[in-house]
Amino acid sequence: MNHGPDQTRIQDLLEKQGIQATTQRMLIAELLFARDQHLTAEQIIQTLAERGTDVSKATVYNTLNLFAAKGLVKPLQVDPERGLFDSNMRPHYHFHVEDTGELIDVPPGDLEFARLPPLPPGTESVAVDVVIRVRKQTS
Amino acid sequence: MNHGPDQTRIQDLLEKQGIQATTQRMLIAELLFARDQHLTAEQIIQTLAERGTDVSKATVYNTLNLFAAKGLVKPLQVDPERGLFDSNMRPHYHFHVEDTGELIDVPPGDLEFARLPPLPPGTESVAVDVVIRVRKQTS
DNA sequence: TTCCTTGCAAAACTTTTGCATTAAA
DNA sequence: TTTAATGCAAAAGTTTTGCAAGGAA
Repeated sequence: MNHGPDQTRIQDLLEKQGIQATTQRMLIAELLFARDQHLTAEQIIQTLAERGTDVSKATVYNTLNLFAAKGLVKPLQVDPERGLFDSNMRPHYHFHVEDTGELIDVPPGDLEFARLPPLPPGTESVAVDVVIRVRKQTS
Repeated sequence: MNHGPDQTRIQDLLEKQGIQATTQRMLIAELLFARDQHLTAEQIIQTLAERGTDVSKATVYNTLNLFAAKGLVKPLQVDPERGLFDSNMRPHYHFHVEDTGELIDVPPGDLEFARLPPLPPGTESVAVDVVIRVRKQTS
């Protein structure tokens, strides 16, 4: 097996989080981190199958949950039908096109808050999620 | 059956949207619109059962989807486990307490944008959803 | 060898659907 | 009496789990 620069970089990424870099985890990570994107578990299963590198459903879910717990991907609850995993961990926001289900990143700096509310007592902030829901313009 | 002021007001609300005010729809609407709140389908089914006014699962889901289509409630995708229906249709945002799953309204005026991004070409805005994810403070 | 990961099938959930029954206009 | 809503059970879809087999340290 030829270990190109991508494989090495991704292997380091996993091991830096204490994640054992198994074959299946590498395949999933290579797919996810090829670029900033939002993927469903099903899309990952299917894409890997098309490449002839099948990974089982259970392992894909296990791996995505592990990556999420280690801060490598961010689970998104945007589409009511299914969960998405975002490979872009930099703070950013989303457009959701209701007609198509498409999810688009808001360009960095294009959204800013003038004021954020005080947090409920005894809590600390984890993240601020913004989804701008849009639809295709009517005529 | 004693039709108090609540029943009459809610019946008007439904009929104003062209919704036939059946017994089951009235029960669900009375529960939802008693106050601003976020309820799961299961909570509605269970609460009505405890009151001795059972409504079937299918009817609860049908009714919630109908109310949502008519703009009486807003479906929320915040909790990964299940969908929520918000009886507060005024524009507002949410805190989500990750440890407990609790959803809290952000007081009106406590959150403002300094800048919103241009929308993707050919789309129009439907809504802007903000969820501030928080967790119970450590130590 | 010992521990961890994988894969399969089945389970667990939430939400939807088909269709016969019942209620509303 | 005609149309629309309800309820049940089953189906559909996503995600999780139990456990035996396989792979990594």
